[in-house]
Amino acid sequence: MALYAEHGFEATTVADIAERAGLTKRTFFRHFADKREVLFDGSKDLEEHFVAAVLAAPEAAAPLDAVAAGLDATAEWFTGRREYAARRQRIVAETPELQERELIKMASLAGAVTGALRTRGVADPAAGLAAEAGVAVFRIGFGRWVADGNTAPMDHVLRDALAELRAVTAG
Amino acid sequence: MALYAEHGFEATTVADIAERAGLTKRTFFRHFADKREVLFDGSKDLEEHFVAAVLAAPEAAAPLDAVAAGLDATAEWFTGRREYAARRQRIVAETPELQERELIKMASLAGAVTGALRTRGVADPAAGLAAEAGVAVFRIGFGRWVADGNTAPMDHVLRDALAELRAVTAG
DNA sequence: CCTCCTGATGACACTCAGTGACATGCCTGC
DNA sequence: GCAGGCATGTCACTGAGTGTCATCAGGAGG
Repeated sequence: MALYAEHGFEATTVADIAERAGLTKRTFFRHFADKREVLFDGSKDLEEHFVAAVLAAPEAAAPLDAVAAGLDATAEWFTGRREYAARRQRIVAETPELQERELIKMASLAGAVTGALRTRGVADPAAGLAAEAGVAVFRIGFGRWVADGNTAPMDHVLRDALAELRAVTAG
Repeated sequence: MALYAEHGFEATTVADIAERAGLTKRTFFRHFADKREVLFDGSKDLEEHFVAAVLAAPEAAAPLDAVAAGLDATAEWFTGRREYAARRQRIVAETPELQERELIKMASLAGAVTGALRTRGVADPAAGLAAEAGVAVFRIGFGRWVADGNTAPMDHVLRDALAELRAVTAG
């Protein structure tokens, strides 16, 4: 990530990274499927936490309340990682290739959350829509959380964003 | 697209495409930024129609109603293209690389719609959330529209999905 | 009719991501 | 100590994507 931050993602070759790490290009590709994946190491873990929290929500909770529980779990997951997340975000934000990868991770998250909601007995397409909406809240909230000047903790930011979503879709 | 459908996206080289088209690889890349972009030729046009409809919605319309107008416009745009859209969708669905590209086009659409809503005087983050939710409705509705067995027209499918979203976020 | 200019294409060489195949060395369990 | 696995290195290769220069067709103007 140091190299990506210094020279930009595109200008950094896999050979550069491998050399910095004291490895071979070939070995790099044994650890990461491709050059982008380096920056998405934690996404599987995050997804699992989100899903677990959705599944663990009270049985009586409405779909979007279960999603809210998942959002709380992501906020907890990111505790103490704000600076790292912000630096990483800056790199992703300036590289379309990385944005694509970020988006497919978000889509994977949405798919996993959809599955969790179905497990809770939520029907289609409500499950998918609640999950997509929840991930939209996450994405927008995350952006505000890592933005310069923000001091609010992530759970507050996410709760605000969710309330905003409820308001805008009301009626 | 014939080649993609026949041999799969990954197994089709740009040289293959160029040969079929009676061109050179180099010329191919003068028309398309990359191998994926071939399948996303119309996305800019779709985006413009969506945005125009959002902007043209009655001034009194609520944010999500303006988005609904945009969704109607996309339904109209797809009129007569269902078979093409379905074939294309099949190719995209089986190729992660293409899904990534699809997602960034959706994100671009969401961004454009967000801008349109802001122009209408919708504040942040409501504009972004309404746009993201609207695009989620589009994506899920589109999937149902091109699915085997569906006979309902696209505007109906989209309206249903939007109603579903409203129901699931209510309260 | 000739010329000049422009825009599209071809030809060619190059970088770099990513993969397959095989060799090597290290560590572990027997 | 040894056999068998596992991580790494080496090498060669394919294919995407780019930069550069040459070629060619067509239109504007003399």
